[in-house]
Amino acid sequence: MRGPRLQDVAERAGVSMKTVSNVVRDYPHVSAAMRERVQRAIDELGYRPNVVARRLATGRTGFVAVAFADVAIPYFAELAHVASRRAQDFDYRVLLEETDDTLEGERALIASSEAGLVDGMLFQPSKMSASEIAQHRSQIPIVLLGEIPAPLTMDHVMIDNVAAAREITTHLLDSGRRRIGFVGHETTALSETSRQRIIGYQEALAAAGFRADPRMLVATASIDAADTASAVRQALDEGWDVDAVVCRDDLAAMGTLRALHERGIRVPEDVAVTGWDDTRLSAVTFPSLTSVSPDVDALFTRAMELLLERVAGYDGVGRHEIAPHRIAIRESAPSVRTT
Amino acid sequence: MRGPRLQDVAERAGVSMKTVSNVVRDYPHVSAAMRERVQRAIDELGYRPNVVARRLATGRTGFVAVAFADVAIPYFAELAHVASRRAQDFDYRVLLEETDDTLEGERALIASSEAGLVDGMLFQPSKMSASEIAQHRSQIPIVLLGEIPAPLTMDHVMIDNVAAAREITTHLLDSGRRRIGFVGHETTALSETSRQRIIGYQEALAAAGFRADPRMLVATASIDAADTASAVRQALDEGWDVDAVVCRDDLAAMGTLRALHERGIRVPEDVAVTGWDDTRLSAVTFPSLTSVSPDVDALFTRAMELLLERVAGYDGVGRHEIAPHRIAIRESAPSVRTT
DNA sequence: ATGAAAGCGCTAACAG
DNA sequence: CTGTTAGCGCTTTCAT
Repeated sequence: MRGPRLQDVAERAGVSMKTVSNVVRDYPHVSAAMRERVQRAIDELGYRPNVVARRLATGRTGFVAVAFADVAIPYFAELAHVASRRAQDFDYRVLLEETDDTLEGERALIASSEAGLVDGMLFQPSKMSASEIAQHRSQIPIVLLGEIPAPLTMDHVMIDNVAAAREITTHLLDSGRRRIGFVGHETTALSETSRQRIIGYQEALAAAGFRADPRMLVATASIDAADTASAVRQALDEGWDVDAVVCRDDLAAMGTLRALHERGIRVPEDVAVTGWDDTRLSAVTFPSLTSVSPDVDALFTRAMELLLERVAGYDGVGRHEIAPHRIAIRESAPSVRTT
Repeated sequence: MRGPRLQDVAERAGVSMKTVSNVVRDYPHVSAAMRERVQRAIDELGYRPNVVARRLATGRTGFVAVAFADVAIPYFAELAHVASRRAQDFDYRVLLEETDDTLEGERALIASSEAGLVDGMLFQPSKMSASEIAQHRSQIPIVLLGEIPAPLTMDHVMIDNVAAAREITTHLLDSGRRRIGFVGHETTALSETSRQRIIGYQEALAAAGFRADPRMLVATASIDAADTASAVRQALDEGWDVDAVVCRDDLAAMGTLRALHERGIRVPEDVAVTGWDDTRLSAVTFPSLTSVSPDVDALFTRAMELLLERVAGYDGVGRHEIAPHRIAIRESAPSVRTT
């Protein structure tokens, strides 16, 4: 059952364990002949280094945790995908952790009673407050992701949500839209994500000389396409009158598209719609979605760099960095208005 | 930097390591007083058991790998989500592995040069042949998932694709559809998944006294909504005339919906459309998708049971099991045809 | 450049 | 019910 060990290889090759270990880890100072001989023994035995033993000896796990609410949410699925791929560039592997989007889930994650499983963690919280996160001095370094008001003491990477919201709203204004609504924030307890996006939306309107009207905002019971569809349906019934909608995320945009379709409102002719996250979905809806496109690759890579600096011992003040984003323009909100 | 060890706790509590270990692992035969005393020492020191050391000592990793093409594909994202949650019931954690849907990716996975990382693997291959998989005697037990023609020697869990395809096609026939097409299989090298679904589709037609016409099938360049949309667009231009479409999966169904919308063909009035996988998406498309709904929970749970039996030493012939499915009926293909 | 031996932190016989 | 001790398989000084 159990595979061959380093010892077995050493005996077979007639050398010490140390030498075999050197070969396995590509230690430079090994003679070619020696290397060849050891390699043959390795192949013959089908030897595979035991990672667990290596970890115990080195104290380095080679794993980072990537934690967020739910991997079945498209944005997180794509983040997970990017993380799995990119982590390899750092010789790391990813351990996914879901918090189920609950406070308890997030607390359990931070408090998790097992040590030594990962060297560090990338964590996108949605419920815990900055101060609670900061206070919990975890065993391992953590880099925060997303639109939280991150504690000053911790590293944090996000895209500039206010700027992005301003840009996408300006895009709508530039294409001639005037009655621009916002859809998808929480009915109660506005999340920081929604807050920042609404601020940018309002700033763009103000810059163009318009005043944001609270009645142009449609909140949703949950961050979910179906709930968004019913909220928009109801708003329309109550006379909500818009010629463009900035949605909090792609899922909200899908729900909005649906509600508009049902009422026979044409997109983009009658109403333009924008999403957020530029998930793969946004290319296949009908019409396809103009969406804020975060550079997830850059975001993850930078977060990983910060994290590994902490793993390596950096213990200074928190770094707060901005990852790039762009506006992906598609059919639901083209640059030039068509009628 | 390094946290307290079992030894430290033992000294502080004035007992042996064994006793502390017993308390930590909830070993039943420990006096309440002892337990209390040890627990206090644990709390005071903030002791966390080192999982890596435990693994090395026990030889059990507590991890299973769940491997498939790409977690950003909705079905796999949902499988990953279910796996993360359900694995806890077995005291296991999940390590996600992506193969990028390539033969090399799948081979690398099976051959992965590190041992001891996981106790077993759940693997949904899409490129490797059954015989190649069977020949590669891996270090760890593997249970196969999905529509592959699994080798007799290996465990395998899937839903009955032929039956499901038959049912959903029959559903369309029952609602009065007569010219039923199939969309989304590969243009070359038909996958086993497509093959089984097409067989069921044809069986249902035959049972109703219709002959399947190869011209009713529309292949797509890749398993992707955008490619499906263009394939369907082209088919329509070439006179493809259907009143219902069975799609290979939800993504193909989204692409089909899109192409039909563009041509002004109403769904479901003119053409009914069905998906496959019942991903969260299917509830939010417009119209929402009637779709084959695999019981992913049951599928995963059964696969996990089989895997753990192998981990525990079972070494018999392969078990081939069927997980339940149902047809989730939504707007795109209602039970009664409306005009 | 290679060998010998001492851990890494925990578990599990085996005693007591 | 609790203590002692020998591993688990690898890395890593420290010699040589």
